[in-house]
Parts: sequence; C-alpha cells; structure tokens
Amino acid sequence: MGATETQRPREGGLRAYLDASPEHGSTTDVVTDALREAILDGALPPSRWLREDELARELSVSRTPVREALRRLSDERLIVRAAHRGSLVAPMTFDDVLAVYLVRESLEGLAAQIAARRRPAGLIDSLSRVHRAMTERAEEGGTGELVRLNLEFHRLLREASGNPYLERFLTQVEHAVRRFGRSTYELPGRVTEMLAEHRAILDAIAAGDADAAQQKAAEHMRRARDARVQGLLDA
Amino acid sequence: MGATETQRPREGGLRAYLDASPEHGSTTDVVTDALREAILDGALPPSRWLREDELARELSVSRTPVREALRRLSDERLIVRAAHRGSLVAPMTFDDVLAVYLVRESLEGLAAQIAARRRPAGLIDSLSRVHRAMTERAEEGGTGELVRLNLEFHRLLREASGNPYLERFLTQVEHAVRRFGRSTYELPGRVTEMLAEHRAILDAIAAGDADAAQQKAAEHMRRARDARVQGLLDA
DNA sequence: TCACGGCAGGTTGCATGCAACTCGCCCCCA
DNA sequence: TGGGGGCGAGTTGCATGCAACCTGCCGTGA
Repeated sequence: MGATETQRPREGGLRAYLDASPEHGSTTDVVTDALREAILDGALPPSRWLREDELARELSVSRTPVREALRRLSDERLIVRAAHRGSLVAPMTFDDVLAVYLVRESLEGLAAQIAARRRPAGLIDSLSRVHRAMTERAEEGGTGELVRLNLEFHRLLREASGNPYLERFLTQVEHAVRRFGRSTYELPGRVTEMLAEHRAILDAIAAGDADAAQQKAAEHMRRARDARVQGLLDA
Repeated sequence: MGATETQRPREGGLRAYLDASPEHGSTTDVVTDALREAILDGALPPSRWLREDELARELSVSRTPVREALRRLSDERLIVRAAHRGSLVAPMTFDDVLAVYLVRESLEGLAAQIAARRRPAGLIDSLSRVHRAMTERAEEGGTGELVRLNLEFHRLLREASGNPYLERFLTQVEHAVRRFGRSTYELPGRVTEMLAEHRAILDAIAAGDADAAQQKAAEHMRRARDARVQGLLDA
C-alpha cells in the first residue's frame, strides 16, 4: 500500500480492490470485502446499478460468490436489491448523517466508558502511539494518512471494550460514516480540534475516569457530526 | 396462530417455521426467517450442526437459498460457519448476556429519549394499548402472550425513533436476547416489576420528558438483565 | 391523442453438477 | 504398542444452466 492514497480509484479499478484484499478465506469473503471497500471509497457511487454478471466478469469469478456478497451488503444496508432488476448502491441522505451520528455518540461513549474501566494491557500505549503519529502527520499537512490513523484510533477503542456486540455495531456505524466522504479534515481548524478531542478521551481513559471518557467520546462525536454537516453544506 | 404457543416446536418441526413465515418475497428470505425463528425459539439449539443438504430437503428447496440464508445468519452471529465442515448454531455464553444487555441499555435509552422528543402521532395510544393488554394478561397468569406483547412494546419504541440505524441494531440485540430463553416472567414478582417499568417509560414519553424516558428505559434494561441473570443462575 | 395488451430483451432466482477441502479411520512400520 | 501417512466418506465452494420475472416499447383500438 502506498503512503498517500487519498485518491479514490474511481470506476473500473474494481479489480484493484480485489487484489488489495487481505488474503481472506473464501472467494465470497474476498468479493464482499472488495465490493464493500469500493462502495465506502466512493469508487462505486450511490445510485449506481450493480449487475451480477458484470461484477462477476470484472472480478473473474462466477455469479455465485457475487450474489452472496450482494446479499450480505444489502443486509448491511450498503446496497438495495430489487428483485429481477438488480442491485443499487444505497443512496445517502442528509438525514442519514444525523441519524448515524446520534447512534455513534451513544456507542462510542459506551465504548470509551468501558475502556476506561477495563484498561486492557497495552491500550494506553497503542492509543498514545496512534495519537502521536496523527499529531506528526497533522503538522505535515497531508490528510490521507490521518484518515487511516483515525480509523485505527477508533478501532482500538472499540476493541478495548471487549464487547462483541458493541464492536460489531460500531464497525457498521463506521462504515456508514465513511460513505459520507473524507472531507472533514480539510475544514480549517478541524484537525487541531480533533486532536484535542482525542487527547481528552485518551487522558480520561488513562486516568481511569469512566464517566469523563464517556462524556469526551460523546462530545467528540457531536463535534465530528457538526464538522461533517458543515462540510456537506459547503459543498 | 394459536393463543398460547409458549411451546417450543422442538426439532423436526422446521417445516412449521417455513409455513408460519409471513408470505415473504424470495425463497431465500423465507428460508432465512424460518431458520432464524427456529434458532431464536430454541428449536435449533446452540451447538447443533446444520447441514445444507439436510435443511434443503427438509424445507423442500435447493441448497442455494439455504446457503444464502446460512451466510446471512452467520453475519448476524446466530450461527458459526466452518469451511467445508458445516454451520453450527452459535453457542451462547454467560458473558454474552452481560455484553448484550450493556449495549441494549444504551440503545433502548436512546430510543426512548428520541421517542419522547418526537412523540409521533399515535405512539402514546399504541403503547398504552399494549400496556393495558399486558396488564390484563398478567392477571390471568399466562406468560406466552406476555412475551409477544413485550416484543411489540419494544418494537413500537424503536420504530418511534425514526432512526433506521437504531432500529436495526435494536432488532439485532433483541434477537440475541431472545436466544437466552423466555424464562424471565416466571420469576416471582418480575411481571409486576416489568409492568411498572414500562409504565414509567410510557409516562415519561407522554410527558415529553426525554431525559426521564432515557433513564427509565435504561433502568428497565438493567433490571431485565438482573432478572435474566437470576433466572440463569437458578436453572 | 391516449390507454391498454403483449412481446422481447435483460436480469435475477433457484437448481444442479463437479471439484476441492476436511477429518476420522485404518493400516503400516518402527 | 505408539506414531504417522494416506485413503475414503462427507460436506461445502463455486460454476453453470434454465426458468421466471420485470420493464420498456410498440402496435392497436377507441
């Protein structure tokens, strides 16, 4: 993987998503991940029709794994299926932004709360390391790597909860959020603000203050939502 | 459907679940719902092996829709798949009970909070009607219908949120909870307690007090968890 | 001009066949 | 007697074929 692939491999490069996939098990899993990444990246934009045999040809597999992948993605609400007509990359509305961040506020708050209470070995170190890396990248100005590190920060947080249900839902929420686009960090001041919010969460967890961790994480999400709304209104 | 089917149609009656399915669209959907209900009911108990071929014969369909159904249920964590070996109804652990109720506390609280704020037309009426029905059934002593009405109460609540993400996650949480068994209402005093908790949520929503609604719903879940734990320890 | 029926093209839904994989068991050998 | 290799039964993974279904279009009749 290159250093700064903020570039969205638009259209046609579907095959690249397949090859980039982390050597999963079954063909169906690989196809599912490839299509999911393509949708989250915007390479397959909302409202685009997906034809089973077109995808199958492009990915060099039969229709069966493609079918199963589409079915799964539809359960994740990333696509919408119409019987005998095809599948459609699910459209995103403004209301979705508000709805998803509302749920995310609750769940990230809960995750941070539990993390502060459990503080599993190595968590503080890992979070600090990611935070430091983000600070360095922020000074350099590129946003591509920041996006990746941010995902990493939140992944650590939800895995620290040790709650499989929470992890699963937060993962799905994150997928929904990624679909809104990557623009947030380009808003003036947002990167600095975000780093401060992460810092606050990290400090609360390190101090073992569960309530503060919950509050700071929830606040982080409210601000992220505001920034997202701002970014969408500007565009 | 009969009046009191607390009976779990154990084993073999898989076909009944198929026929009971509400006339869904595709074969795959019907099969998915049938298998899901069978698992939630306990007709297909944890750790039971599921053979595609066997299920297909029993449901009089080919392996394809069964395959797709199994894949979906595995995404919902209701079954676990092992490559080339088969699928297994996912085992349930005691930790799952605690984990799932922790998430549920957050999400039901959020749903009640939003419901109190939005108060969509007819919500109070519907909730009251269900609550009244539950009170009546409670006096008669049967628990089967109570279970159904309770599901209805919580369904109304999450649908009142108008938040598709919240609705989806709460539905999945409810599925997980149903797997723990139906025993809660047989604990002495639990039914009365539960009715009081529902009443408190209902009153808070009717009064438009969002914070109270959130608190009461969260408390309801903590108590439900305790009752569940109690029931499992007794058994 | 408009409404309606039917036909054709395109797409998925489901069934089935074959190859690949897993695992238990037996046999062989040390 | 114990360990290891390999064979065979059982099961899924994926490919492919055919039928059903949906839609848009064209022609017909009022």
